[in-house]
Parts: sequence; C-alpha cells; structure tokens
Amino acid sequence: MVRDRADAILALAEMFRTYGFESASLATIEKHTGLGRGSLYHFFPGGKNDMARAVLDEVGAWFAREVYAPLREDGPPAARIEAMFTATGAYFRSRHLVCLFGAMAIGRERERFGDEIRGYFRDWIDALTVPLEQSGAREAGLLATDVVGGIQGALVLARALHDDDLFTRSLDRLQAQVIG
Amino acid sequence: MVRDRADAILALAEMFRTYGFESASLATIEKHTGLGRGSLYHFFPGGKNDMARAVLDEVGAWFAREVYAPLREDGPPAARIEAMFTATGAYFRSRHLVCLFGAMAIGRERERFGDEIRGYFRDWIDALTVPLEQSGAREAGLLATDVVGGIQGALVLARALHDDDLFTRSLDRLQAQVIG
DNA sequence: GTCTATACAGCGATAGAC
DNA sequence: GTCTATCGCTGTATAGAC
Repeated sequence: MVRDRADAILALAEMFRTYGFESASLATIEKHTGLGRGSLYHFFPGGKNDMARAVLDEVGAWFAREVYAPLREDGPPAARIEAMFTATGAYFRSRHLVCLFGAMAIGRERERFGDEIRGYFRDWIDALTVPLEQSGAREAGLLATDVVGGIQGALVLARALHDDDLFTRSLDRLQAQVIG
Repeated sequence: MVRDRADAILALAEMFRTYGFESASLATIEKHTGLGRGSLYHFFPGGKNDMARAVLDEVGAWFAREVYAPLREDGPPAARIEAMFTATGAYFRSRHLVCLFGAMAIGRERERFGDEIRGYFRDWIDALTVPLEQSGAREAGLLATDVVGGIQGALVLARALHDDDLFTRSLDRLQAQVIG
C-alpha cells in the first residue's frame, strides 16, 4: 500500500500508463492508492499538475541513472548499447508497453510538459550517440535518432496489435542493426 | 464551413488530432464546426462514439485507397514503395504529425476501438509486405513491420522534439534502407 | 496528515419548439 | 435539420474539523 510521497509517485505512474493522464481522475487515484483527497493534496499541493511533474521527474531520473549514464561509461561500446536494449526492453515490458513521455508527446500534454518531454528524448539520443560514435558508426547522431524512434514505434505497434513479442523482436532487430 | 456529414467528419478528424479524442469536448466541436448540438446529434446519433468511428472509417478508407491498394498494384516494386513514403509523408506532415490510430493505440481508446486500430496497422503491414517480397527482400513481413513502426516512431520523436524536418529525414532514411 | 463535505465548472446527452 | 434549455453526472479543487 501507499505510505509516502515516493510510493504515491510510483502508483501514479502506473495509473497514468494505464488510464492516461487526463483520464486518471482523482476519484480513481484515491481508489487505487488508498489515499484520501486530503493526503493527495498534502503531497501534491498543485493537484494533478504536480502529480504529473513528479512522475515525469521520477521516470526521467530512472532513465538518467539506469540508461543514459551507463551509455557514457568506459568499456566496450557494443556492450553498453546492448545493456541499453536490455534495460529499456525490461522497463517497458513491465510497464504495459507505455512510454509516458512518448504518450504525452503524441497527446495534448505536449504543450504543458514540452520541456520535460524534449529533455527526455534529447538526453536519450545524445547518450546513445556516444558509444555509437566510439564503435565507428558514421552519422552516429542520426543512427541514435533512428534507434530511439524505432523503440517508440515498436511500442506503438506492439500495443496496436496486442503483440508483446513484436516489441521484443523489434528491439532485437534494432540491436542487431547497430551492433551486428 | 461545415455543410454536411462528410464535412463534419473532416473537421472532427482535425479536432481529434489537435485536442485528442477525449479532450475535444462537444462545446469545442460546436465552436470549430459551427454546428449546433442538434445538428451534431442529427449526424451522429450515438454522440462522440459515432463521431470517432466515422473519423476512423474515413481515415482508414483513405489509406486503403491511397496507400494500401497502390502497394499491391503492378509495376516496379521500388516505385510503389517510394509512392507509399511520399503519400504518407505528405499526409502526416499536413496533419500535425499525428496518426489517429497510433495515438489511440497508445491511449485509453485502444480498448474501445481495438479492432479498427488493429485492422489499420495489419492492413498497412500486409500491403507493404507485397512489394518488399517482390523486390527480393528476405523476411519481408518483418521488414514491413520495422518500416511501419519506424514511421510511427518518427512521428513520436518529431512531435516530442518539435522538429518537423526530423520526420521528413527519418522517412528518407527508412526509404533508403529498403529500396537503397 | 488525514478525513468528509462541498463548491463550482464542465462534461455528454436529451427534450421539445420551430 | 437546427436551435436553446436543461438534466444528471463527473471533474478538480478547497474548506474546515480532528
């Protein structure tokens, strides 16, 4: 059950992935978190806007720590790229194949959270460019863009076709494409 | 201005792309179409649900006619694939880089319109598989999946980064990848 | 901190006149 | 066919007791 703000943020992220940000009503949030309205506004004085920002912060911090930073570390570039596919694949598979930033980029929330969305994808592409360049790829920046875009597209397609394996296999082919 | 049901469907599609299906309220729709509530429910007795279905039908019919059918015609496979990139590129560029089916696949509408969404992407992939196979590609079905997914991913990224050119250039690279 | 009650606006949908 | 008025509900946010 939800005990503090950090717990609440994880529960909110799960709800936003399931229902979408706008469709996750406060009544539904109360129900799924077990938190009353008073507690919710105590943790997030700005209401749903604060909730969304906290969730995006949490997800962004996770990717910065678990994905972007390792991509820039020392060691064989191919291994770092492979680690990225492993980490992000497991992440999205365990989260209903929804990327909150991608969903918001497509939807109406793009205006309100434009900076966070832009930062998330720019950081991802920039971090992935590093090992691609080191492994000798030409136009590593464009290749990184194609890979990140490919992952987002795989999420869309896998959800559209209700085919979780499609996501896994698409990531495998993307990986094979860049590290042979 | 909107004169009949067909006009209304086009206006609704534009609104759903801009605001999203759920956030496009009837009040907003009245304002943008110039149609009163009586007219709206005269054209779409089932309310917003009917509106969404009509819009998806219209878009699906357009793709079937302008994209899927040409992919299956006679002639050089490479030229047909190139025509697909040209048509879909122009389509999405003139529509705020939003694919309604892709947006619904990511969002909450996936459950309500699952069949339509699945049909749209399955038909697209199947149609694209035909010329890819004829041009000698191995695993043409998987390649078609990657191309359609790549287009969807390019839409997400281009919107996230507010970079229309990114969409155009991504499509160019996808095209070069399959027809060299 | 957490609860309950409530304010108040907006939603989709419907009714009935014309 | 189109208009206006209105219903019933749900949305977010707030107030005030404890």
